[in-house]
Amino acid sequence: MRVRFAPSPTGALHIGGVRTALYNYLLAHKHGGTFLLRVEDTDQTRYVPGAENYIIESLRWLGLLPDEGVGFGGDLGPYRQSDRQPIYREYAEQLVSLGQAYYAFDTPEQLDERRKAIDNFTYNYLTRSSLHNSLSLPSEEVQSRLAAGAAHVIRLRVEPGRAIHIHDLIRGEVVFQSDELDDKVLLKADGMPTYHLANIVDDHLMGITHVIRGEEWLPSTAHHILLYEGFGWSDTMPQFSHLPLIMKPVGNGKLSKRDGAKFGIPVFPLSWPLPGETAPPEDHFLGFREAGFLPAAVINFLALLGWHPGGDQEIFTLDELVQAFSLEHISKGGARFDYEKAKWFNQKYLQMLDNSTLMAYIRPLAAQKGYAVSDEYLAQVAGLMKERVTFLPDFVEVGYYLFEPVRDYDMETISKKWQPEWTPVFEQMTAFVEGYTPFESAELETAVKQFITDQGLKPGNLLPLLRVALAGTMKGPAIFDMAVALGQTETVRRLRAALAVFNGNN
RNA sequence: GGUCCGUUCGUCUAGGGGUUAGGACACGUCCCUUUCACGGAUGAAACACGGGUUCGAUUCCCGUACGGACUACCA
Repeated sequence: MRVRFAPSPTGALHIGGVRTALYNYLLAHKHGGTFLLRVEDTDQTRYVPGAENYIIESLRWLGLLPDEGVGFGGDLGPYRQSDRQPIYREYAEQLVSLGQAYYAFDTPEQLDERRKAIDNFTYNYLTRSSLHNSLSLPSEEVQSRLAAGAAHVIRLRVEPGRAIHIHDLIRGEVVFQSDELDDKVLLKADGMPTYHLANIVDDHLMGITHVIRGEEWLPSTAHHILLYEGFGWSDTMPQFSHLPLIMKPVGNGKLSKRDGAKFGIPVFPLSWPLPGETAPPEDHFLGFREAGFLPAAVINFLALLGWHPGGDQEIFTLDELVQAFSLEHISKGGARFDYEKAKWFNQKYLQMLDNSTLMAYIRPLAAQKGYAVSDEYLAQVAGLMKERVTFLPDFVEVGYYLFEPVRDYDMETISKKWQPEWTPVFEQMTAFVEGYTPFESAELETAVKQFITDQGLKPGNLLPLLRVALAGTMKGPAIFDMAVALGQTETVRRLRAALAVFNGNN
């Protein structure tokens, strides 16, 4: 089994493309096959520098490493279509000599005029005799035009009266009538192939056995089958599987790159452009990575968006996905992009990681904030915060008070809970904390509660204040866990600083 | 418009001729917790519609509606 992911480097790799790559990867690994990356950069007008690198970086981040392809070696390269240009011309000419294709001299402008003049104009068996091509023109004229270097394309010759059957592994049998098909351009005037030609030639030459691609390709698959037939490659034609599309979170239509900005959510694996590269301001997009997602969470989320193994299991490692994967369980209908679910997966994965692994993820984020703390401390913070964060940056943003003094005190809680006459007790408690050993969470908690009770107050009177003193907010880890993490000195310092705030004289 | 594809809770989906139509996200309530979360329990919530076929259809067939893709010398 050999499968390929064949993106076009026209910008950031869309999350739908990532899912296509994932399904190809899963299928290949499930069957011990080969997963290859081919870059389809045959449209010079849409080529975007940096896009190819972005695709490779995205696959690396997600851990979906190709076995062959651009940037990954392999014996059947080159794997970048612009590097294969001469091959396509050769095959296109071969099709012409076989009578399966023909030269056409009509300019884009002439065709536009036709389209304007005739509703639903199609370049096909009905109209080609009235156009300029090697089927309608005398052969001497065709020869002289070609000899003179006249601009031309090569078109597939689709003859009427045939039913073309596609055996799609996801959708079953789909039938197209050849009468409905147009004579697709195979080789463009600039000498580059269109998707249709390049795709079929390369899939054949690279020994592709299974084509897994988006549903948008289903309508042109009939042409592709005609091409395999035309070349005489029917017996090695790959099996087709057309994936359902990923739809907008709300509203109609498929998910688009602009939806990211519109809904304030990432729809790309990595932010675009990559660091060190530039793009126009309107082409800056947030990535899952930069939003603080773990790659494993993104993979898990994407895998289940349009596929389901059948049971109640929701959390899958990549290996488990490989084991469970099968094309038959792919849904047929489009799946709405559910960002809430994506967040849930991330939160789940964050919780599952052990503190030291998490620490490694948080380290650069802490460094960015200028927090110079030990690995041990960072791991401790990870443990304290991991059950109350959704994104990686939350550790240092939501939990900033574990790295620096409290910036904002929850004044509402203070005014509701604080009684100025408790000042002496609070001071005594602070002194008690300052002198208490060992400074360990459970013991400290018991002791402080007892101390408060001994002073004639209820623990519930002061505990919320204690929390606000340490974190500024009513949300967060257990009070005494925080105190221990912060350390005795810092805890005491915060208690004193907070008391001033409580009494309004800070 | 034409061609093709699709349609189970708000969302992702399981299921499949006879089920109390299952799970997850989100949402409500309760428990745990002198915080927030996590966790646990629980609730509300779906087979688009109309015809067939059948003893019986959400499941099979046809149609309608709705949604989607394609309809470029883009992929």
